[in-house]
Amino acid sequence: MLELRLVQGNLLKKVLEAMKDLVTDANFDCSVTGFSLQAMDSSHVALVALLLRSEGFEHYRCDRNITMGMNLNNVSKLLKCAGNDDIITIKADDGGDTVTFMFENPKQDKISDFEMKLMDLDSEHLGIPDAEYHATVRMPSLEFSRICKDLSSIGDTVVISVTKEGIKFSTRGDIGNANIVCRQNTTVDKPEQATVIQMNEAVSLTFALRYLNSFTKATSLSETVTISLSSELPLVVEYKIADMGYIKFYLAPKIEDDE
Amino acid sequence: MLELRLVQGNLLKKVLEAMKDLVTDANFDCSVTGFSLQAMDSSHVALVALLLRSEGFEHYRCDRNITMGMNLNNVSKLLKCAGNDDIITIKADDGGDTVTFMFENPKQDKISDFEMKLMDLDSEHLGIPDAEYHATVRMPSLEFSRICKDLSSIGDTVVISVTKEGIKFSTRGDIGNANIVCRQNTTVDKPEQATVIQMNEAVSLTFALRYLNSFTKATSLSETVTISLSSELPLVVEYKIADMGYIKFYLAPKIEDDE
DNA sequence: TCAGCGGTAG
DNA sequence: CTACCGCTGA
Repeated sequence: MLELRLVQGNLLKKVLEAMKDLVTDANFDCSVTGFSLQAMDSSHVALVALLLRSEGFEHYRCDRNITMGMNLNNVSKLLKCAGNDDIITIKADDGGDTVTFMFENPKQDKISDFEMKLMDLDSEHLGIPDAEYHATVRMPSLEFSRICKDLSSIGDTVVISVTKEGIKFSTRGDIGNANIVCRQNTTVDKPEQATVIQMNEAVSLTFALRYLNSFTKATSLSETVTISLSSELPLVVEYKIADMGYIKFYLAPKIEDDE
Repeated sequence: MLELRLVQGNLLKKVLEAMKDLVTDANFDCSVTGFSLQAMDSSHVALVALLLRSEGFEHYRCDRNITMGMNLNNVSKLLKCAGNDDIITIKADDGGDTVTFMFENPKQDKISDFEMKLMDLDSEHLGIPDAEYHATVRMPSLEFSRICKDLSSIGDTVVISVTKEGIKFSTRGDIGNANIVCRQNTTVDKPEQATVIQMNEAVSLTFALRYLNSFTKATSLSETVTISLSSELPLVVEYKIADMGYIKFYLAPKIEDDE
């Protein structure tokens, strides 16, 4: 028996909006720890990892570990039927092949429930090593999103370089080259507006902008984003989910074969 | 001679927006009582009935009953030329074959008039029996609209059931089943937000969501909608038009041929 | 990628 | 009430 009650239902709505373009089908895993998901995108280049810790739910009951395969597009459709300030409850029976999403509006006079068939999916649990990164940058998520969008109008790939000076995003395309540098900046009104560079070793890697733009769909989940880089390791783009966990996107660097 | 002056011209604009997707051509009937219309949709499944009582007009002159056939799409196009707070005057000569719409802006420095040829249409005046309904539900029109829209992302038809508990909307589709229950709720700040159930007998009927979604185009005419159901009778969805009358939509239930 | 609708701001 | 911007759906 599984029963998870999430007061801030719109978190779940946003999470699905953030994932559904990248991943079509995925297994959600429930344990006493929390509600989580790990999935690769269809081209097996990027990976999403979601964690919503049990403590973040108003009520969390998970009698035994359970894996629920769902089509994220369908889940997203269902969640579109939830109001932005609805309370969402997820229910499933052990051994059952369906999951039920229940939405209660704040006035408590409208209750919707949606039952969806589960899918049987191969789980591809990739042990993600908890690596030490050469560089980690925290910056306003909206700024990162804007940069990725802007650069993708010039080129397809971006070189992200971190030095003590700051983080530099460079691209080149038919119409020219572009470089955007964000310097460390901690003298701001609100800590969320800060750009903080933590660097052990300078690093410079190339990524496909297409995926980064997909990742930034999560922007509304958090005012800040954390970008971690190491040579030879996938980039990590992490959005914290208030009091509950995170959504992390991993993306393998491109091997630069020209020049 | 016909001359109707409507100060709140945007009512007429909204009325036409609400009808034009459902009905292509229709006869408008004028009598001393008021300005009315009854028409079936092109597939003869739904019916619209409009009434704007003469008292709602600033000036209402109708020397003799007159029937004016119009293409609602064309009328709607003309009305798009009226400003939202223009005063609209409708004029026609007895025995003439044209109608004139005149728009005056609030500052009274711009006057437009549009003359349109009338059409000769068979009138299909369906005596709508003033039935006693098994159940009548009044609820916020926006909520009804939202429910119909949400459910149509899951399925094509909706089962509407009324019990003492409330009104339930159910659908099923490829991705799963959905149920939305609205409980009676009169403890709200504004009476327009209340959901009021009046039931003599429990009732459960099936309708095509496509039509309901068409009806909800009238949502902006009124904050509340009244839904009346009886087994074997068409559903009625009524939007009151402030101080003037109503627009009512009738829809025959689907006969459930499976199970 | 483009168009239409809804929401927000002036 | 109008105009602009952003988001969603086709």
